[in-house]
Amino acid sequence: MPRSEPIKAVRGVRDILPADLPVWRAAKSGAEDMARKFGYEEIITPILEKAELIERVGEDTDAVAKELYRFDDRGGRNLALRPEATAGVVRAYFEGLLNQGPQPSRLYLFGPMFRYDRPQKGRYRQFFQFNAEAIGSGAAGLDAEVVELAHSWLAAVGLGDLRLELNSIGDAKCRPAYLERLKAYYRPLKSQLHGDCQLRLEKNPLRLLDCKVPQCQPFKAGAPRVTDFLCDECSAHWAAVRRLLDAASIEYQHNPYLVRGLDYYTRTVFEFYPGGATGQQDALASGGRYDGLAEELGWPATPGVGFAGGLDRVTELMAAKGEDGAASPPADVLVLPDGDLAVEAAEVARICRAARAVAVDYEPKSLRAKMRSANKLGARWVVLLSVEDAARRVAQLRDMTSGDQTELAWDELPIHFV
RNA sequence: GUGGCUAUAGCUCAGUAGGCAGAGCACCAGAUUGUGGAUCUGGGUGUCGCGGGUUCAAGUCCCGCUAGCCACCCCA
Repeated sequence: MPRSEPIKAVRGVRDILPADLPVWRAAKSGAEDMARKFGYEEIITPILEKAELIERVGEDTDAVAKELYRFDDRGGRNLALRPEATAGVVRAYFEGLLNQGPQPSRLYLFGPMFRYDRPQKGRYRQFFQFNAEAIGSGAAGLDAEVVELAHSWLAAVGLGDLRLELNSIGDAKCRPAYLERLKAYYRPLKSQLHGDCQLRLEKNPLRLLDCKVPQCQPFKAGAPRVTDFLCDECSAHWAAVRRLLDAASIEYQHNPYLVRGLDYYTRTVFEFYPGGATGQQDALASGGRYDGLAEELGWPATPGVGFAGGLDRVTELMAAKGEDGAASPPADVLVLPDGDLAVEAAEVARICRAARAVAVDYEPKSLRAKMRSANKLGARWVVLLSVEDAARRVAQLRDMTSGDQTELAWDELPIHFV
């Protein structure tokens, strides 16, 4: 036994083990297939970004203010592990000159994100997202498109029973006036709000709307609704998005209190939840429009819209519904050498790999034990190699399903794996 | 960041009222003079998560820490 504590994984992160991967592959290929059907191209951006890139877009959000993995590298650069992908994708869109091609640029991305949260069911410090972003157009058609893409993906992986919540939070033109009305409404109530909300009142009043503390609930109903104060353009956009979703037969609920966690959203915001939702850690996908983001990062003002889907939660639900992909044995053929025949066994395996996935059992165990593990691994064939066989360059091929066993020359083996 | 529950063999867990550390599974070997699945038999030295404390005696009681699970918060 070890003298000291064995080294374990970092808190809040986890391994996705071979047995888990069939369902992960299904979730991922479903996403990828759907993104391609919608004309999206894959992009991979770094996990590391300048801390400033992240902080610029969400100073007031938990994900950035409290949960950011931030550190200085050896050169003194202030870096962060990305807590979300959109800022990095927008940065790459400009740096990669995608802004000079046909617009919009339709991009999708898979990768890990990092947030220093307290771990819990469906919430990890390293978690995996599928993102789709349409950058370079303000058309309402794209808002509906990314919603439909997310919806189609979830339906394709067996999670079609969904609740979609939708809202519009206006833009730089109309939101300031609305926020003044909201503050005016809440100021007289300030003493009755809970601590965080008293701070939010002046700093980030929109977040008063999605507060879940019981003592703040009674005041929501009387609060002005952002959708009642949209400017003409935002109002037309909001109507257009809803009309497009209706035409696509995608059901949604208007949630006037949905404001989203990140600061950069404008106009459309949405979240997908599983149908029979009871728990809290259950948002499967969410997103919205971010017309002010590019400018906030110092690039030319450029509209965009997109969403992020949580693969950890999607795979968990898929597994719970029995949607796990079929597990296949790692090798179809297992070579079981007798005694000290490692060189010969490796050669036989090499020959067999022309036709099948082949592994060799090099363990110094009894033949019986090797047969047992071959059986447990689910190998379809076993190639038995004795000293006498090896000298004649033959082997015994055993079909593990039928139990039939025949002697064959090494070179004859591949054509028998059918 | 806050709260509740938990931590004993590779895994899942028992361990009564403080008094010799257990079971099932898995794994290995044998029955079968080296050929899988069934059955039977044999095989356990584990800092009882880490550190302190109480006690003649602590897996068991107390404190701290770490980690896991769950909830709050927040979100994916």
